[in-house]
Amino acid sequence: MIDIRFINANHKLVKAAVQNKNEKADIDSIMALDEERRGLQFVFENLRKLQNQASQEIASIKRAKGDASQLLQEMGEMAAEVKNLNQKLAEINQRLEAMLLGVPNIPAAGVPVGKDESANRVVKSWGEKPEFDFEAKDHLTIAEANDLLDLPRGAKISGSGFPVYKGLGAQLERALINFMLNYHIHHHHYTEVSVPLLVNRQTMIGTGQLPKLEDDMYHVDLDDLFLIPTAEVPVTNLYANEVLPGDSLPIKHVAYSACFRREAGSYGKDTRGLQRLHQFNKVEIVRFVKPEESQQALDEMVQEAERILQAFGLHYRVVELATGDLSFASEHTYDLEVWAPGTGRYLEVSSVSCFGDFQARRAGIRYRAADGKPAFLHTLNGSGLATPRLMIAILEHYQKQDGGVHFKDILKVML
RNA sequence: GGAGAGUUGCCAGAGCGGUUGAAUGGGACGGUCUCGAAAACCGUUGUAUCCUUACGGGUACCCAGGGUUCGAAUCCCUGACUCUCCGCCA
Repeated sequence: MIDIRFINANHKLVKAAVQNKNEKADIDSIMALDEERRGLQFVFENLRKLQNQASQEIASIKRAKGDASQLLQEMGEMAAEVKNLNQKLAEINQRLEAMLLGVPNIPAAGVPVGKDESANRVVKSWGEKPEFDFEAKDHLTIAEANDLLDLPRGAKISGSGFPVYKGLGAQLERALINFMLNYHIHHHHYTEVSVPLLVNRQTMIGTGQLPKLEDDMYHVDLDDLFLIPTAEVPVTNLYANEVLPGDSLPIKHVAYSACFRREAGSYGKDTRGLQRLHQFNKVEIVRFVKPEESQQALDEMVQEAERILQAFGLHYRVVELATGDLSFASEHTYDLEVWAPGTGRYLEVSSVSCFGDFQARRAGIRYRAADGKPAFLHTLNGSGLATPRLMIAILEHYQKQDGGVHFKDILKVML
């Protein structure tokens, strides 16, 4: 959430951000409504002041056993007015809040400006595309030959996009999750948390998935709960509406979770095999830091995600997202795209983002600053990593000419 | 799912519908005392927002949302959460 005072003071900047992010929040209406709100608020507070004073008077009259009926009658009329104003004010506040929740975060300075991913900037490339002295097969072909997946049966019991991993495929995926968790715990000093997969509406608003992306979320109507699209949601909201001691920062959490995405509007896009799924597994890293430390934290987290790919010797590139490709809540994001030699494409396996105080403001996550006052902290998170596309890259990278897979080499990395 | 109890400031814990933003105790911070420390004593100690250059002042907040009332931490309703008991169950 963007502070309304910041909007009032920097409306040009905010409007530019809205446009550059292809959003459509109406900043002028927000400012107009806020002005109306402030006016009403002022009137209301003055009225309340009178009312409070009169109440004191009535109290003292009654204590002196005097007659307060005159004043009581006057106050009766005022009470009606106060009530009326209060209702109006509540209604405006609600509308303003709703509009404010629709204002995206502002891209960080230096983020490439552009309307879509074509303006993204490749900032780094690591490793080389592997050379095979045979025709490289894609992961689906490899999976079939080795009985690693059973996608048709997944589709039967749930629908397409709900994969069934089988045999060595299932074991490999489980091992990857465990490997990545341990890596971040032991090498990068994250504290593991295991969190709920269903969260309430407020939690989804806190990290910025709602109200914008409700159609992309699986929802349990009866309980008004949402299946998480990423562990970012429960983990970031762990500290919602808290004031954390300054010396507890930075807080670093790693979590494994299943992730659920409806992927509305992306039917038929990149659907082959494990490329795009409704359910997948992911290890997520999340940090809560002081504002002055978030820039460095972002760089570190990108490197932490990179090390997983480096461990497997997979060629990848780091892409700095342009404004139009940034998520609603993000102000600065780097994607890791791993090379899948059989598929012949770079696949996004990680997205590392700094949210500034945008999420902290929405979720009410604060820390006790050096001056003793509560202040909003900064949140960051990154995939470290998502398993399906990592599986794709690994299977295609470690394939053998005879259609098999160098499982022993993969295992060696994880030991 | 059923029955009951509870939710107050950093913590514990009072609170009659009116002078309660909230007793009291603890903690923390500052001071006196001391060579220093402890003890004792004194003082300070919530958040948000508005007005004000400042000093200072206003408003709101006692789980959340409604209601009653001139006035609600205090009464009523709904919801969330915690605890106890019963039922069911991995």
